[in-house]
Amino acid sequence: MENKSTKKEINRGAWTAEEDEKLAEAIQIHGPKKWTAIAAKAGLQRCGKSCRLRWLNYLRPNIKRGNISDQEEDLIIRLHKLLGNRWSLIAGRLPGRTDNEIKNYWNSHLSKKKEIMEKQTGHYSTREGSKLAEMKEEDHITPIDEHGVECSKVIFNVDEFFDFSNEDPTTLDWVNRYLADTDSVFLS
DNA sequence: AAGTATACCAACCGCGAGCGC
DNA sequence: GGCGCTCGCGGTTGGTATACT
Repeated sequence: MENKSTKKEINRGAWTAEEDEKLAEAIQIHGPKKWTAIAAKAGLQRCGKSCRLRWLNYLRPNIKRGNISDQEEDLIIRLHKLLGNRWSLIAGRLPGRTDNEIKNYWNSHLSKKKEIMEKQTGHYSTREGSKLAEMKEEDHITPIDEHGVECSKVIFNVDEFFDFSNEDPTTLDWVNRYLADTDSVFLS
């Protein structure tokens, strides 16, 4: 059913190279903010939301594509255990990776792997991570065990924990250090 | 070679938070 | 405080590629 009203027609589906070019140009001029305005200024028949997504997941500089390394995979698993489905936070810890990519990778690879591990060892549980994810970031997080009892062993502030401003993002020492301390809580 | 199943990934949708008026 | 707009996030869908029968 064709709508010939005054409502502006919006493109959907895959982006063309021409659209990518227009978007990149507009962002170069105006910066990656005010997505609705960018969409209009670029002359794209796309909504701001769609432009933002395209930029973040595909056009942004320094995007790494494909081949998640073993080290990255390990980090994703550990962070997911810790944070639940907070993909943007997890992505923030993996330079060049997007939340969408990690989410896709999790859904297609790791969730299955997790199931297998659970069956084999009964070890992996994301329930702790999910509980953490429900809390507000400003909270001081206290892990909760399977009986709903607070574990006093590890308490940290998520804002501090995820403040990367003074840190070399390529090092994974921090997570190894942290998780070495917390594995006993999260894996038990 | 053709048909079907499965995997992968880009993109869309709905919702909530933040902000300005 | 209420409203509308924009942005960001997570969940889901749909198209394409690849593997399998």
